[in-house]
Amino acid sequence: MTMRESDLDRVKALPLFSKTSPEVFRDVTGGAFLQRFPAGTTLMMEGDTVDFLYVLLDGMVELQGSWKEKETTLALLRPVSTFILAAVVLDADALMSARTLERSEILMLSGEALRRVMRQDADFSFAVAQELSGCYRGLVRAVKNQKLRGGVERLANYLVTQRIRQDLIETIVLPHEKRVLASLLGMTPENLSRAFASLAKYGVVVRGGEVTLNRPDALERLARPSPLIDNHMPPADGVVGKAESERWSSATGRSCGYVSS
Amino acid sequence: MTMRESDLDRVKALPLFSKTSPEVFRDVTGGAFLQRFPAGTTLMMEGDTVDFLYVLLDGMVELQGSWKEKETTLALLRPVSTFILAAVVLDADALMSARTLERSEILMLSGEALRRVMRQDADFSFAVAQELSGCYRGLVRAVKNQKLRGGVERLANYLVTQRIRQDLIETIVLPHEKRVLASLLGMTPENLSRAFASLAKYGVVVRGGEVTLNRPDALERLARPSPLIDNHMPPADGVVGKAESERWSSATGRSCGYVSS
DNA sequence: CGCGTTGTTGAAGAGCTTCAAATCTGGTGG
DNA sequence: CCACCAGATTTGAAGCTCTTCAACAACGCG
Repeated sequence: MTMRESDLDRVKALPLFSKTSPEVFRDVTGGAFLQRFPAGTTLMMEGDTVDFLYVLLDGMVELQGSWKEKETTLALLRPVSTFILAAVVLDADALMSARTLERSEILMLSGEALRRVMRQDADFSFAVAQELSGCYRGLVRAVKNQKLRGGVERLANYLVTQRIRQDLIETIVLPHEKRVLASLLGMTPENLSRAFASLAKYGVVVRGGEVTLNRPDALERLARPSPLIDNHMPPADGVVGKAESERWSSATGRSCGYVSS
Repeated sequence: MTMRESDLDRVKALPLFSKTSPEVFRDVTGGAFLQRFPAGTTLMMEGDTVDFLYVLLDGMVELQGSWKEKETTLALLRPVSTFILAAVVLDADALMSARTLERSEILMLSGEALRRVMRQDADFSFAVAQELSGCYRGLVRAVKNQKLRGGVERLANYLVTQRIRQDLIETIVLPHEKRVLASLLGMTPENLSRAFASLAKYGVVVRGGEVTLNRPDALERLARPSPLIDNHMPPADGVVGKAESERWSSATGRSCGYVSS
């Protein structure tokens, strides 16, 4: 419930808020409160009405959708990320469930306050529109990834993307359990296992959560990554500068949904 | 190039513009121009920089994505719909190609003007954010549809949705060629054909572009439509009233991408 | 150390794609 | 009006991909 000053600073640093005036920022974060959740907590179920904009400050959150006893992971979030922004803007019910994968700290901002401020402040509204645009494009990438690529190709591209995001080191570390990764990539855990095995001939060696890419060039020829599908994060998270391509955090959907790859 | 008064009225009626003041509307549509395209015209290729917000006034447009000689349909648009709003807001390049499926009339609004007005008018910015939220949610539904359902289930749900949208008549008319429908549903034309055949035991009879649903109840038990995936349009396009669930045009993605089902 | 979860592997089968060929359809020119 | 063509659709056969079920191994945690 108590909130460190540094927490608010990290929220202010989000693209969504980085350019808002101090007054507006105070208005939006006014009634906010911080909550701590253990791993495996369901924060929200599909269909629930949404009263808050969530901001993940620490830990990890999975967004998932379900139908007929089946579940699938739609996005994996790491700090600092917002989620369910679209539902908040429309004051609609959630289309995804959210649950913590680790012990997490989450800031909850009043949705009603957010909408009120949006109507008053064009710059903030514009920032929200930019954020949503980035999220939208993240999902377009996800749909293309899902419909145009087979399972092995999705995994190969995931590995290529991770390699870039982890600074081109040769042995990358999977940031989540394999069964979660499988669900994100749209396959069963068994199939992911076999997909890894079938990448052995491209120099991919798996030891637990560590994956060594001995022939990144060969893997990349198989993966055929495309800037129109894959969002290769800039290695350093420093200056993002221009929105020339688009703002990174939105682009990846780091704030709205890490979404595929 | 010349523009009927009624065309502008139809644009004004879009949720995106319905509540904007006449002055703001004039600013946004100021440098706009109307173009007519024959069927099969490529309006834009993936990766192109986007200078205009497109508004489909008449005809039909397909949005598609591609990778490695493969193509897939991401959305099918009918009048009156806007498209590539997200790219315009971010001043980014297009993630989808767009081409006309029929002779089409398309209004092109300056993206630069749109962004300028957004920064000046909080209400308009808010409307854009709402529109984008609806588009985002349309894509969330599309991803769930794609990842959670098999081909036959997607087709069954498509038919259930069409039946509702076509006023619950027993013989619905497919609004597009079957191969386009196949691509929208994420399958090959051959597979769509077989999927139709396998729905025969649920009372589905196909004659050309006409599909008769003799046992809609049985079909629906198979389809198991869900409000969290499928967007069953209100039969009458009259009063939409509340955004309680969400604005319909956004909800369906009628304006941003008709997107699956 | 024991136990439950997670990951791997094999076998069977369902689902989907590809290629090829036959059939149907709409539109064109004679 | 009819013959004809190109593209669209359907059907069959073969093969590949993916899922499911079952069993087993590996890991982490108390």
